[in-house]
Amino acid sequence: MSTSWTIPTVAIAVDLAVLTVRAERLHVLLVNRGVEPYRGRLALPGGFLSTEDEDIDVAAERELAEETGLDAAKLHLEQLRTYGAPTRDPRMRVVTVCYLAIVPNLPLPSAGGDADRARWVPVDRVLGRRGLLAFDHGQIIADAVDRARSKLEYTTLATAFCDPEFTISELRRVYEIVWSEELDPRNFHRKVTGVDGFLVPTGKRTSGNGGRPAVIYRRGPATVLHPPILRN
Amino acid sequence: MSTSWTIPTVAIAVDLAVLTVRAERLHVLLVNRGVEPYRGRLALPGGFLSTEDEDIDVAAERELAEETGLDAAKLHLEQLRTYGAPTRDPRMRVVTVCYLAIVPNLPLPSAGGDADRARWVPVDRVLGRRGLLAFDHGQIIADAVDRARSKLEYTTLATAFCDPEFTISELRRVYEIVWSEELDPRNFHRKVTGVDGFLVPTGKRTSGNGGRPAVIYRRGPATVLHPPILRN
DNA sequence: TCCATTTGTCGTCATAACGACGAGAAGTTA
DNA sequence: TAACTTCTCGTCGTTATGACGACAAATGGA
Repeated sequence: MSTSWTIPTVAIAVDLAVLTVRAERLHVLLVNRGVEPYRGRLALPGGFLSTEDEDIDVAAERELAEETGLDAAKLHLEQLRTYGAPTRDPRMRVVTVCYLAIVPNLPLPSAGGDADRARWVPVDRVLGRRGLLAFDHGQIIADAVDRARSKLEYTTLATAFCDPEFTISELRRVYEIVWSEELDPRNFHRKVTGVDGFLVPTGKRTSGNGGRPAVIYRRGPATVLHPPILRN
Repeated sequence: MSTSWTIPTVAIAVDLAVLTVRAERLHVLLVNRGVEPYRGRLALPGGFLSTEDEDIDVAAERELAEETGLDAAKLHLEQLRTYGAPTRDPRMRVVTVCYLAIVPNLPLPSAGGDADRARWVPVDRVLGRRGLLAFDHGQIIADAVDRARSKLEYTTLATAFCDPEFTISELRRVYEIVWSEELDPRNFHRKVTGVDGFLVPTGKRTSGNGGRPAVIYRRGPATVLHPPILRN
């Protein structure tokens, strides 16, 4: 290597795959791109580091707040993986560190900023469709959904899709919708109540939904499921 | 945001956590740093992108070959995660994309290049010890070991620690060493032979090891374990 | 040669987890 | 009040699991 070689630097972006369950379907949060490249297409919320010194986790939280109005402290946020194909952005070399966020079915606080452009799109409407999404965001969403599906098996991630207080039925609907698979309510009830620290009863019950009132639970301290709840 | 803002660029590094089982212990491949910062400490093999256009997966394979002489086509290599704390490198802002590699107990082809500095170090000798490793490489190794441990449960990753042909006992030793947990040989035998596509018998048997000869297997086409082999 | 030792493989048994399903509890709606 | 919905508990047969016995098939020493 010659003495004139210098360390190459590239632009770092942070992209967010924010998932939620609403209207009986799994949705991902997307924005309409207002600028080239891929102007007019749907894209994941995200952006470049604001300064050279910004932590990437902090950048993810900042983009989440700027583009969606969501507060990272109140939801599940984890790094998904990094995408660095040299041609993924036609303008320049961009390496993007992607994050997976899971949120309950909140009304999007669409106040100000770029947040107005953000909207929920059913995952099955964007997967396997070319020409709809910008960059390699279709692949990123597929990876995010895979990660979420598999983490439902071994972790308590499903509660991140729920409000702070929820019933076992609501939790079961999360599993059913994310997995696209029907689960027996009775067996599911037995399983989740059998895992130590998964669910904590609040003492309250639902009312007014028709049918027998359900016990209302809160998330417990457990993060992993022993035994796991496996798919078929 | 003012009009004078420009997209910040940072240096991208690629680091490798290469794991193997040898001498009844889990080892990680480390190099002695010859330059500041952290001169003289142990570090993961890795380096910066060679050019602004280099794919990060390609960079990982290149560093693997340069620093260890190993061929990426012949081993398991997957992205682990990306570390981007602004102060992790005192020289400048460096974001490092880390990879996890799993190799059988090969003699390191120490021919030429920087490879001579690479050597195997038992994982339990570096974890939980401050001042031994450069940068945040202790954390990275811990994450890599965690990933490997958990993937043994749900995937056929354990075969990546083995030679192309291996016995069930050798496979079991991989599980026991990586998990630091003894497994019943008979139950383990039943489990792994019960998973479709995990092991393919070669028709050959061992000899000369004392004790009854073992059937020799090859990896099968399966990549996930159904049902999983869970830890306690 | 014979026997102890080592290692691999198959089988047994009690327990735990699981899928399928019955049935009653406790509400709402017609 | 009757019909319906939803939640919860329980049963039953099947399967997976952990603990362990027993034998097979090699080696090595007396």
